[in-house]
Amino acid sequence: RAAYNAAITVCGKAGRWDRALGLLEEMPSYGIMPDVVSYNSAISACGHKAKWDRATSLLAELWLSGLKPDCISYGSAIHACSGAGRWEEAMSLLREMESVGLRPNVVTYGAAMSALANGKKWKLALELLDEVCADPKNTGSGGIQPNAVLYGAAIRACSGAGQWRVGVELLENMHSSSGVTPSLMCFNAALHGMAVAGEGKRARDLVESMHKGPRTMRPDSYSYNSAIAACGPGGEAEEARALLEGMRQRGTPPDVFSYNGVMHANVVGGSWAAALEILEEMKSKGLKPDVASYNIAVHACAVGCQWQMAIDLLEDMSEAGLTMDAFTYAHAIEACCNGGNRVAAVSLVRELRDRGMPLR
RNA sequence: GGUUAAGUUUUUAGGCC
Repeated sequence: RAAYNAAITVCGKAGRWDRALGLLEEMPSYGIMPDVVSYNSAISACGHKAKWDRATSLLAELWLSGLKPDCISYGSAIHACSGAGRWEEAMSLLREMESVGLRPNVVTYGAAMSALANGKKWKLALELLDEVCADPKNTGSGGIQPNAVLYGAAIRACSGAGQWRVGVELLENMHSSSGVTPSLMCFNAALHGMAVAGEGKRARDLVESMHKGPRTMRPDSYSYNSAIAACGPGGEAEEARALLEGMRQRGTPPDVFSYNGVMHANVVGGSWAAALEILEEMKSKGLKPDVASYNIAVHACAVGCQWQMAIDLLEDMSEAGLTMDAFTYAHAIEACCNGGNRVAAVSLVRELRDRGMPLR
């Protein structure tokens, strides 16, 4: 049985949830009855691919087979719902646990919080956080201590919902209110919120404060890239560039995301020609521009009415083995229209339709 | 005793409000 359980886990981690379920089903025919771990491993396998319906039906099967699900069974199923964006189902599983006498632990709450974050349900996330924080006082020894994962997910819920101020408030108060030291991911979740809101100045200040602070925290590439992204909507090209150079100097090499962010800030700021130079710069640094890089560059061409350059970039893309997506077409068509090349625009529209892609 | 569960995709058009 241990071998079966291990095999189910391996299939799950490899993304083969179907194989994992197959193994679970064939166990009885070999005279091996699945135990809770077998089911949990299978539920987890579904979770890796966000197969929430399979996960929940396995949970029901677990009950029917006379076994008793535990925190891990529910936690795995909640995680599956979370990945599928089914926050309602995740929350009802959490409540179901309570009604069948299981006490959710901090990991279970973390999975549920993640579901709320994915659904951008910031108010519900705050309520859930309050529920966990209130717990030790109400129940004494069996209480749950909130941790940085829980806070990180709660901050992410606020950030995704455009409530960056609320997220920052959580970040600033978590230590004093719950004794939890903010982790790098908590900072990054807050920075993400500033990127969503285009709060470039705030994001730059927060990155700076991470270096200084009473307890210092090294920003990583996610931190810098979010701050660079925050400079995008305001077209703060110089500031974005300064962040890119700053990360390099501090030993975090800029990556494709960093360059893409700086390019985008340049386009928004009206410096379309500078954006095109940055594409060359990233190549010269040994980085491989991705589809988004080219999309931003082609968008720069549209802003600058450079239809010929746009066509050349499409050529470069296919030479680099990259496939044009809907954004690429939209920007390229716009570049041709703005540049006055109707013929090229029409042929791109036709190509788009031939590929079965929607023409918004 | 062992095997199973949670947080940072960060970059690109338009539309809607």
